[in-house]
Amino acid sequence: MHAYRTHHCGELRQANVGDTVKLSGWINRKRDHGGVLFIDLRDTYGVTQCVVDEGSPLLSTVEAWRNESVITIVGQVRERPGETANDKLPTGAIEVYIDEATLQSAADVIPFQVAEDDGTGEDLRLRYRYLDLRREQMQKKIRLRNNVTSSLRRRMIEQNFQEFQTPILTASSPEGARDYLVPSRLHPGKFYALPQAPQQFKQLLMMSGFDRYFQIAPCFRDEDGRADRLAEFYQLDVEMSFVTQEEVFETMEPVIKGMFEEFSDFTGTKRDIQWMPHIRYEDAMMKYGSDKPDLRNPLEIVDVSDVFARDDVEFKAFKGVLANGGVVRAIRAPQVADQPRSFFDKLNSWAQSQGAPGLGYIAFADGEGKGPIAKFVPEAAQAQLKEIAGLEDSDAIFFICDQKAKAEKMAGAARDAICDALPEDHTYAREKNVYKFCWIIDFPMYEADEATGKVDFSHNPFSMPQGGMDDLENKDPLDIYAYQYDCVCNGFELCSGAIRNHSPEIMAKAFSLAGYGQETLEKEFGGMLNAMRYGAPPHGGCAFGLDRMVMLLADEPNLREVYAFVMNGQYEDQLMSAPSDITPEQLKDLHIKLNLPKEIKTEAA
RNA sequence: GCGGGCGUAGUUCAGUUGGUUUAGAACGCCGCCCUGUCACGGCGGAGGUCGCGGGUUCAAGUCCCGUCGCUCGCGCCA
Repeated sequence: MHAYRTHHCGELRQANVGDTVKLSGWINRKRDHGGVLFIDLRDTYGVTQCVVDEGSPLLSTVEAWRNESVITIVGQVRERPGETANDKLPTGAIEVYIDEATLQSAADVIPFQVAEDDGTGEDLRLRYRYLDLRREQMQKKIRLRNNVTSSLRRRMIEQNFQEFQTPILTASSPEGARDYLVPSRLHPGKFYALPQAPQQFKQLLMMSGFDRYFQIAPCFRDEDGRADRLAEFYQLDVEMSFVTQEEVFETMEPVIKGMFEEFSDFTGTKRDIQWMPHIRYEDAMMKYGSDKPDLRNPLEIVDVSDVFARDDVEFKAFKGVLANGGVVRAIRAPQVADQPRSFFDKLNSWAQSQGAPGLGYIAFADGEGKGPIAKFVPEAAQAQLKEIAGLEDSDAIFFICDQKAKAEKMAGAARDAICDALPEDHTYAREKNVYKFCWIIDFPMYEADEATGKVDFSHNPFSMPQGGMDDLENKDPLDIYAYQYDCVCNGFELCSGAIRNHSPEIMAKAFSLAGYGQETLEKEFGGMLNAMRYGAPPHGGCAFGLDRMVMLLADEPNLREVYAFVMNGQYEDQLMSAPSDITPEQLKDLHIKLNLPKEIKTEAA
């Protein structure tokens, strides 16, 4: 007989009755009835009820073993007597009568319960992640992650993509975030950068002629975290040669859609997958106030600047902003006139919490406009509002007035706030049980800094400008679009990508428009620039955030829920104690002296 | 860097307007009892710097100020 087990804990069935088996696992729960003792023995495959029967000499020993201890038992499989079968358990028809029991590893008193989800705080769960991971829900989510990864890998390989590994100790890549830096011992004063993405390597692989690249790639960015943003994360990184933007979409849609369809019932509720038409960046900002709109939210934003510019409209608060080049955006909230006053008041205080003066509105009922602003907007102007926003009786319309960029952003936030304020069963409430994907296309190549007016790249500087050299030479930089695109699902940016710039001349011109000279370009990206001079194929690709996709499938609001080991919100790992002080010897080796802020003292300092 | 929320037993929480004695409950832990449970049940017990520091008050878990920790968001970041 095997040293530890003949079966796993989710395996035994009626057909095994009479067999003598050996099981190993963790004590999930014990039920001690004095004479008879039940042990639920757990491993990753399931739970089997094991019985220490009356009169057994093992009773006094086994009943002292704590939950979460690891034990091995030998015993006979028996059908459960009478009414005691348990339909809820796959192994519920049988139980194992223990003849021998070995304590492999005793568990101390555990800091929180494994067998039940007791709502333990995240910091404690992360500190004892190995215990947290024993819980059924975590085991399921990590398995989902495994399955998603292998599904994506399989789907990519089936499409003739080759999988690569690229360096982790490397140089800065073109993404705009701060790099994680690693000091070089052999080269005093010099540093490696951890990759923010394998951007340059995958492009170099295209120039090397590999044609179709993918990697489940670790990426590192030293910027503050969010629920959907971590210092290190994984991307399904993809690059293809001789393709157009549409071909990238056509290649990736079946991969992502197929994978989502495969796992969309993970939560127990099957979810629909819908791929919506492309949306131009400008349209997304206008209609949804976001470049990652949640299309489950049916509300849309319209521009009503013209209405408030009318001479017969006397709302001074908006007039002043309009005179300074601002805009008025509005959101139609259908069928809300019967909502209590608190519906509008809550949205108003929400807007104030966002730093806005308030959230003005007009509600239409019985053919009449009502609300604090209505008296400033005469009937003719109200009629124009109705036409622009498609207002019907019993609808309300909310207003946001500010400079364009701020108004867009605020309107986008208000669009979600209004939708969330609607009752759950409202016709226009956020849709449920659906993943709505779309590509956001035609991002601007450049943007102007709000404060300084300086023109800079708005996204990846390696993207190909849509008009090529011609546009770069003849257009206002702010009017140039890039072959740059994002894939968005339910309000999350899942993927960003581009058709790349494969021409060193266009690259130089593109950088010069953003104020970067040839020297900077050669210094920062000389390796890749040189590679372009030896025959570079037109190419493009994208990268899907693996963790965010798993998070969506698991219906978790937080990325940390879909990693086995992960840092907290402050990017500390309390389990492994990272980051940590290092010894003076280590610093000396690296030729580094610390120059710390006054109030912080570390052991090495 | 900034803002919101939270911080009471090992865990999750309750604690009213500042005032009932020893700050409670559930789960967990320890002891005793229990032959069929599967969230077993019963009896008893231990366990608290109410995050920390200061202040107001006859009296502070409760009010005020500061500070620390966690978390969500803004900035930042695709």
